[in-house]
Amino acid sequence: MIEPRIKEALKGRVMAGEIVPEIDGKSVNVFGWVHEVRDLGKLVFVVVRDVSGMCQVVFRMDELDESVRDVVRKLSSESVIFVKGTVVKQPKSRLGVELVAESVEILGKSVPRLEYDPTGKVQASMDVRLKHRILDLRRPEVKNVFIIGNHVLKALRDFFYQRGFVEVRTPKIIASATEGGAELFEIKYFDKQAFLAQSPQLYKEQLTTVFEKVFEIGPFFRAEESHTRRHISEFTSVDIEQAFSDMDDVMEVLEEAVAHVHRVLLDKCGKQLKELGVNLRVPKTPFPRITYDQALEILRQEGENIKWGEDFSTPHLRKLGKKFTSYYYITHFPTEIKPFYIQEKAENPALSESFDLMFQWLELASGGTRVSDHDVLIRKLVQKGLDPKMFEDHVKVFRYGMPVHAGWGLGFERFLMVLTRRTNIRETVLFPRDRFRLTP
RNA sequence: GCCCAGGUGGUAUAGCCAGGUUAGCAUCGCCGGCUGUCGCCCGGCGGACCCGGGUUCAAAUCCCGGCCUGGGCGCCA
Repeated sequence: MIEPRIKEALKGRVMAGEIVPEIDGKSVNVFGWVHEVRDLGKLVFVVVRDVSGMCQVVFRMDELDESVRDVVRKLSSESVIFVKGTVVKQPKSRLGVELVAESVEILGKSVPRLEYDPTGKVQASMDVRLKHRILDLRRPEVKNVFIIGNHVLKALRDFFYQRGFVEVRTPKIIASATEGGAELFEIKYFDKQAFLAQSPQLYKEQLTTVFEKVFEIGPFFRAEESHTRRHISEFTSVDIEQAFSDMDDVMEVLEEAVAHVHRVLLDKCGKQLKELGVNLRVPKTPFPRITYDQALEILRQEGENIKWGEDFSTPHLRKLGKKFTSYYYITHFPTEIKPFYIQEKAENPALSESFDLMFQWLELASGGTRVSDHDVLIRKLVQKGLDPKMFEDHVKVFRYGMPVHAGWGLGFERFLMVLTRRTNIRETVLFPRDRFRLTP
């Protein structure tokens, strides 16, 4: 429990970010972490940081008791302190205001010489930052990414609820690794073998026959050997699936969701965006759409030698990203390079009713109209070299009345990278898991 | 999985190519000084060559292997 004395003081707590010139003369209690100490001898400046921001505390050593002076001399970076003092308008201070301290207590001592300096005076490598992630996260710039991410999640949920989607949670532990595509993590499930889910794809399709419109925001796992700035082993997928819909319907949902998030961020996260140096603009909808064939043509004019039917390589996408500098769709990929559950175009089965949402060269989302006919699904499984028997739990749902449906999956962290202009996906995950990183 | 680059005090780096220096600088920690700092400043002190093998009179430096890290590709979100 908290000491009654401290509990009482917490009632009068004023957040660091609320220490402004307008409350000049007010007596306040501030609780937070020592961000920085500048000791001038008889004058000691301490920058205190809490979740709201930072404020400067000044200790006039001559005017304080010896007992208080002792505590001030012992302050170490990142210790948790409780400062009692008076707010004073102070033009000499950069913030225009400071807290003249009357007393200070150390509530949680930090060790001297931290493994990593949260003030950022000395650059740290990504590896060091992630090894001491909690200290790294205390940096305002780093923290802001997650404050923004938090608002993105809420904005997406609000958007989906408003449009009548039901939020679902599908299993993350699955029995078979047969969906194809990504490598899965194998786990021990009592005496059985199991896998960590790579996506909610099959479950969300099934659930459209119950809720019609579903969405899920959850963690998924890929055991890929990827070693790039845009891959992690555990990521968050924003997935939707809706009945009585085709790709055009869900592309509209996606671009409106993206635009909505921009509007919410401009409204709620102006401070964070500014501190990150991000100048966000709401993208115009509908987003530009180019077909696979058109993208191919553009790349060929650039001198790329790509055969029809090939997927675009990363260098190809980088080239394309120079022409399309914001969000855009690439649609109607060859059926051959899309999963079994994607619907073929009726008039040309070599093409599929599929799309990717791109931001410049980065693939953010992928979706399409799904196969809804039982026999077509079986045929496509076989064509992909998969055994329909392994999919019986899924396939049988297609015998119970399956409407035409469509959906997409959006990589949340990649989206957050775009929104916060981070160039490494690890910047957008609190505790990232990649090929070589399992801790902290 | 393949390819490239890199591991020097707690952190970030110089030195390495052309082998021999008390291994330099900054930050950090400790001590001292400073009443207006805000990347405070000034003085002092402390702390490092990833591991193993080889070449050599001599290896942080050259060679081989390992481990670790960053990035690119493939694949994907």
